[in-house]
This record gives sequence, structure tokens and C-alpha cells, in this order.
Amino acid sequence: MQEKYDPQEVERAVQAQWEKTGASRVVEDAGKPKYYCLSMFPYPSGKLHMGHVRNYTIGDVLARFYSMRGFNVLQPMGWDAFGMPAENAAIQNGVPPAKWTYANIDAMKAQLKRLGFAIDWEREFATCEPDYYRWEQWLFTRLFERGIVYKRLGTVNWDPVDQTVLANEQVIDGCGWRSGAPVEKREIPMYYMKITAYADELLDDLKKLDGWPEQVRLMQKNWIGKSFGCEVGFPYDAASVGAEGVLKVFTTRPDTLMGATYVAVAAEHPLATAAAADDSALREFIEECKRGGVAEADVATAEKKGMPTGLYVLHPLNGEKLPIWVANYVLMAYGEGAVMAVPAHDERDFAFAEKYGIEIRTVIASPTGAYTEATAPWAPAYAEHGVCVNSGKYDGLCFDDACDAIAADLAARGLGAKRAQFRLRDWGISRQRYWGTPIPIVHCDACGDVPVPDEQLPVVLPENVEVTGSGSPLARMPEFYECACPQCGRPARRETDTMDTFVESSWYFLRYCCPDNDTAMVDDRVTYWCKGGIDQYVGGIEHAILHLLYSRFWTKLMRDAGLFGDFRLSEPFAQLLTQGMVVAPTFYRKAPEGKTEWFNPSDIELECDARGRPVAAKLVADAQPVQIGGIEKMSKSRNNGVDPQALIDEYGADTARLFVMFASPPDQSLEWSDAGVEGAYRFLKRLWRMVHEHVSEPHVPAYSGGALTPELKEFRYLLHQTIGKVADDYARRKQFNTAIAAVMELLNACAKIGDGGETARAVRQEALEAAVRMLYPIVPHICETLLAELCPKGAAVRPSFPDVDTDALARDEIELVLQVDGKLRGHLRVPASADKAAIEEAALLSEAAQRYLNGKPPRKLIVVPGRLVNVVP
RNA sequence: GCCCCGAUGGCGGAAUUGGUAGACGCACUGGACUCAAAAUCCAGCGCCGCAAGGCGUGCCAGUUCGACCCUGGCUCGGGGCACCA
Repeated sequence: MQEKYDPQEVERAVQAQWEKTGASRVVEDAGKPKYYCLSMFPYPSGKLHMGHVRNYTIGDVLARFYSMRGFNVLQPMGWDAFGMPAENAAIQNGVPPAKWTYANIDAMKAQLKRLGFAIDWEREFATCEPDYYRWEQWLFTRLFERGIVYKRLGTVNWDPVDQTVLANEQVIDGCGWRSGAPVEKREIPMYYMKITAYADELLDDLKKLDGWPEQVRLMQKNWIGKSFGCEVGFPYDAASVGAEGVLKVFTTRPDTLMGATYVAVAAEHPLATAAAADDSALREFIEECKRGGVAEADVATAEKKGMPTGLYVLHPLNGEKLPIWVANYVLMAYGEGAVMAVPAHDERDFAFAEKYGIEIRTVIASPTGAYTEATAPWAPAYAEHGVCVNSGKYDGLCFDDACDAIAADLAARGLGAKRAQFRLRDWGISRQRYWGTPIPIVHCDACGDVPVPDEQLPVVLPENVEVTGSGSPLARMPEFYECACPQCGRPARRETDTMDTFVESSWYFLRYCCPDNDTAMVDDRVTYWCKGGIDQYVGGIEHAILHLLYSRFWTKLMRDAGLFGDFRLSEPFAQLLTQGMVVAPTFYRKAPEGKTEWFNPSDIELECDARGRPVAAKLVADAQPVQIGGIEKMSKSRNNGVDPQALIDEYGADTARLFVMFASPPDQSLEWSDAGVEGAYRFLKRLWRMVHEHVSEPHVPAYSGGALTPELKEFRYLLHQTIGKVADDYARRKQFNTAIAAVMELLNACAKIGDGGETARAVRQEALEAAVRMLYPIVPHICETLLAELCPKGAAVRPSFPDVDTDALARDEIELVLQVDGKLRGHLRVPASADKAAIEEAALLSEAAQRYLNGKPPRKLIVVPGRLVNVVP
């Protein structure tokens, strides 16, 4: 055995061995329990960043642990290859998106291999390959025929200078990121998927996902946002509107209906358009509402503005004329694009009414009497449930009774009924971009929208295109869009929009089971690997809502398309581990034209105050100052990703893996710092040295019984306690930093065992073997090597996880904490078998208790078995 | 603005079910080895105090024999908000 730990050489040799034996290759095996361990696949941005290292190490640790426990483990990897950065690279450097993407995949795959993950690379694919997306197109046509996919208008960000649709990320302070021009909202036809038809199931099934973090389930529940209330119809005031009709709104507070003093509609609402026809000021206001992007955060934080239309509706219960306002806070996409406003009992309506001098009418009193009278000027709106006042026949009714009574009266007039409402909206999947899956639809003047028939699939995305950043390249390629109608054969136009990349990431995990199937989307192998759900999914918490919700939805769509046969998979992910983000500081400079340039932390020199807080920063290259931004998730757009390659080059993959796992528990966000890498490396060197010293003497079999000194007995207690703790950390808690710490403690204790004779060496053999096996999932290269040295005969055998020897855990005496009045005052050694009375007696006799009791009996005596005794004087 | 999460020494973090706050590691300090340095090993290391002891888990209140942990109210930081992935 080499005396010195040389990670580069160890890792090269071990990886070559794994490669040779196909150690990570896996096939279906009915004789073994399966464990499908999935990590979220990366976008091929070019280089791995620390978030990837963390994510894939967590996955690999679990995969290897379950493998050691005898499971048939599948750990696949692929590439979420479509998306905007490839187009941006094309615009900047003129490289075709496909070429750029495949080059990035090669680079990142090499990095993943260097890290030694037990990935079955035979199953790898990229979502930009026609063999993959053809099945997505195929299912799309089925869903289109069933009406799950439909077309309607949707609102997008429009850059009037670049004449192009912008992603929310490309809108900065209301302006296009390249042109700097103010962005406008524009309505265009788009394809939607009816996720709202599955809203109830998506909500109900959350209850079954007990392997998911509560936090994620809660976020999804709130996102789906099922609320109960009432639909209310406000008949048009025919004299002002000039037409018959009913304005529909939804409210969760029908009990406040008698306090409604106006209604508000979105700028795009037909009533707003009608009123603006002969009102230039209103037209101008509606134009103003169209300025700015569509992102909800921007809309919700914008100043609330409105304008009266001069039109009226009639209150459905008392016939009173209520003005119709256009308001920028009402969104056409939600519900009916109109709301009823009750300023006295809704904070937003209150602020709006105060600003524009609209009547505020109190109709709810606090049940405790705190808000009883309609007295102006009002304090902030009383938005709690209460009792109806100033509401005629409804006076005195509580929330539930008022809702029932008002809903019944509305129903009697045909102007409303109780119903549920979802916040969830249908999923718009059309993108006016090049680098995505072509939407398989042909537009024919005679036949309308015709899905591409199976025999013409896939609709292949042409790869050699010119990307300019203005408009969609496909829309400039007649050779792509000119086609014959599949139905009537006449000249027709192929759809040039592509699909949202979330579609590809909604089912890739199923395709890993059967990537080579060229006659079906999925097959029986999915049943083997996905029965009961994918056993473990690991990925960033930033995907808690969209990606995970879309994947759940898409799985249900595939189920309902009959693709899973009798197996009928409904929920794809049984266990979910949401990794906390690796965050890093951001640095930028703003150019005069408003463009922002972001600088990588590695190119920055920081100046800190006495307490170590950064106060100023400058770019090393030009020594000029840069602005310090927030500490954000590592991303390409903020250029704050830290490249792990330098770490791997200097210390090796095992140190990188150990350090990242030791730094914090997986679900916690981690501010990147490489302080402490040395410590991880030092630990591996120490482990190597301890094994080297041990094996340089003749081999002894691991301890298997016989008399022990008290010291060795105590050490074996620690050893087996540690094995149990570490196994629990891997399997249940998924907290690897404490598993590592426990093994460190064990080895610290191991180093302190007196050299002793044969027995001590046997115990040390047992401990070192166990420690190396416990660490194997985290640092597999060094452990593979050390295990071969420790058990020369078993070198070829796949390593197993050590078992707990329960005999070693038996104790004669235990130590209890002695508290007086809840404060630590000493310890108590008692026989392990001592009962409550014996413990109480020992506690009262203790020096500490005597000192504080002054001979008086205690007021209380609390014994927590196995832990402590508290004497309350 | 709305939804979710977090805050513990100089730093990363531990305390698993309300029961010893600070495990493990980093940094630092002292010592050993060395011509010297590196590496390694040993010891110390929350704050105040000579000590006894007191204080201490973002802030303010509360529940409890006992609170980092539970409840209410804040502050700050992070994530998501439907076209970043």
C-alpha cells in the first residue's frame, strides 16, 4: 500500500476499474428490490457549478448507500437541452444552438465522470434529440384531439423595437434587455394545456405525498389555490352600457355584497374596450395599463391606478347603480377579469376607494364589537369575518349564514351561485422561439388547425439556422413552415412556435427507463422502475412549484392516455429531497444605456470592514469599483456560479464531495465559501494514514467475540452506536454532515485506543472496516481502495453497509443529567436498570440537590427516563 | 404585493420527540517535532469574571418544572410568482 494519499492516482485507478466492470450499469432484475434514484437533470450551460456538484453528490450518496444495502439501483443522467441560453449564445457568438449545446454536454459530462458518480450512462439522452421529443409531439397530438390542448389568446411581453416576444427574465425595469425599449403587453394566439381540469386531483393527491417536504406540499396547495365563494352577476345598466348583459365576478366574501360600491374590470375587458370607443382619456389609460411586462410580481407591486368608464351595473340584490372602473390591478387572466369592490372590508379596495373618493360602506361588524359603526374617516379596512350590519335583511347574520342567504337570493334571481375557484391557470406552452420542440400542428385555410399525423412525426427542428434576436427564426424559413395539409393536401403553414421547455422536463424521468424504444413512448420497464413512484428525487427547492407540478400533471395525462396499462402511475415521485440553493454574492456595473453587466465573484476583490462585512468591491482586471448586489442562487444570468473544477484539480473528487456534503445539511441553503476544504482533505489523509499504519502489520480478522478491556468495550459501544446513527442519517434523515461528523468522532476515538495486543488490533480492524464502509457513499474512490487493503480477499465483492452488533450496545450503567430548577447542576451515574423511585432517591441524595434544597422537600421531582432528573425546590 | 423557508461562537454547522446549547470541522492561540519551513501530533478556544458564579440560540411578549425547538407580534435574509431553468 502507498504510504501517501494521492487522490488523483487513486481516483484514476478506481474509475478505470469501475469503467471496466460496468459497475454502474443496471438492468431490470425481478429478484432484487429496486431503487430508482433520480436527480434533476442539468441545463447544459457549459460548466458544472457548485449547485450541480451538491445535487449530484446527494443523489450519488443515496444511490450508493442503497446499492450497499442490496438494492438494484438505477441512477440515470441526461440533459435538459432546449432553452434560451443557447439562442443567446448564438446571437452573441454566431454559434448554432445545437452545436453550442452538444459541446457543453461533452464538457459537463466529462466533469460529471471526473466526480465519480455511479450513473448508468447507457441511458443518457438530451431532450433536443428528435428521438426524445417525437414522443412529446405524439402525445401532444392525442391531447389536442381530446381537447386537453386548446388554442386561445394569451398575454406576452412585446419588445416594439426588436419586434420580438420577451421572457420575463428579459424584461428589466419594464424595458427590453437588448433594446432598452419600454415593453408592452400584447395578446397573441397560443396553445394551452388544461391543467385546471386536473386541479382537484393535483390538490387531493398532495395528501398522499408523505415522502415530500411539508413545505413543498404547502406551496403547491397555495399555488393551486382552491377557494370557496360565490359567483355574482351584476346586470348591465342598459341605459349607460347600451346593451343587455351581466358582468360576472367571483368573490370569497359574498357576505360583504351589500357593501359593494363599485366594480372593476381589467384593461383588456370587453366593457373597457367598449367604453373607450368614444373616450380618449380612457383609451389613453388603457394604453398605459398595457405598458410594462406581464410578470405577476411587477403587476402586484405597481401603484394601483384606475379610471371610471362612465358605465354602470346594477347591484344584483338592491338594484343600486354601481360604477364600472378600469383598474390596473385586475388581471384578465384570473377568473372573469372583473371584481366586485367592497372598500370597507378589503385592503386593496379600501386604498383604491380612498384614492379616488369612492364611497366606503361598512357592512361587517367585528363579533367582539371592535368595529361596530360606519364612522369616517376609516381606519384600515376590517377584512376579518364578522356579523352583517347595514345589510337590510341580512343584518345579524354571521359569515356562514350570510353567505348561504345571499347565495340563495342570488340563485333565485339567476344571478349567482356558490362555487369553488382555483388560482391555478391553464398552462400556456407556446413559445415564439427557435430552440425548442416544434409544436406539431399545421394550419390549413380549409381544415383549420390540424395535428401532424403519427407517420409524419417527428417534426424535426432544423439545426442550421440564423438566430438574430428579432422574431422567430423558424418563421423566416419557408422550407420549414411551407407544407401540405395532412387532411386535404392543399398548401398549408406549419406552426412555427415551439413548446415551453418545462414540457420536456415533465417526463424525462420515465424515458430513462426505456431510452432505446423507437416504437413507443414508454414500455414495461417503466413499470419495473417506477412502481410505487420514483424512490428518490433530488433537486433544487427553486423547482418546488412549477417543474414538480407540471411533472405530476404530465404523469396523470400519460396515465389517462393509457400509457401505463394497469399500472396507472399517478404520482411520479415517492420521496422528494429539495436541495437548498448554493448562493453566492453578485457584482455588477450598470452601463449608461441601462444595461447591466454581471461579474463573477472569482474576478472580484473585496474590501471588508472590521467585522468582516464587505463594504466595497472592485474588478481585479481593471481595478475599478463594481456594485455589490444581493447573495443569490448561482446562475448564468447573474454570473455568480463557482466552478468546481479548480477544487477537483487540486484536491480530487473525493475531497470535493466530502467538503460539499460536510458543509451543511442538503435541504439548507449554502452560501459558498471554500474555507474548510483543507479540513476535508486533511481528514481523508488521516483516514488513509490510519489504514496504512494498521495494514502494515499482519492481517487480523475483525473482532467477532471474546473478552474485552473496559476501554475496548466502551469503544465498541461507540462504534456500533455510530453505525446505527450513520445508517439512520443516510436512510431516514438524509443529513450527511452529521453522518460524516459521527465517523470523524469514531476515528478520533479509534486513534486513542492503546496499541494493546491482538484483541485491540481486531477491534481496530472492525472499526476501520466499518468506518470505510460508512464513508463509502460519500467518498467512494478512497474507500474502494482502502477496503481492498483492509480485506484483501473480499476486494472483488461489491461493498456492503456494516451491521449493528446489538450486544455491543448493552450497558450496565448510564449517566443522567441532574437539574435543579431546570438548570444543569451535575450528573448522576445510575444502574441502567434503575427505576423511577431509585433515580429520585439518588437525585435527592446528590450533593447538588442538598445544596439547593436546604433540607426542605422538593416542590416537584421530574424524571425523564434515560435522560435527566429535575429537582424543583 | 402574495405564497414558502431561514436566522445558534470569529466562520460552516450540531442538539433527531420540549430535556446537558455550541458535537464535528474551519480559523485562531500556545506547545512538540525540525537547522528551518511545510506536513503531522498535543493542548486551548461562546461572552463577562481571578474565582465562585452570571449571561447567552435575530428582536419583543407568552405557555412550561424546563424553550434553539411550541404560540402571538416584529426585523432582516433567501426562494417562488406561471416565458430563467
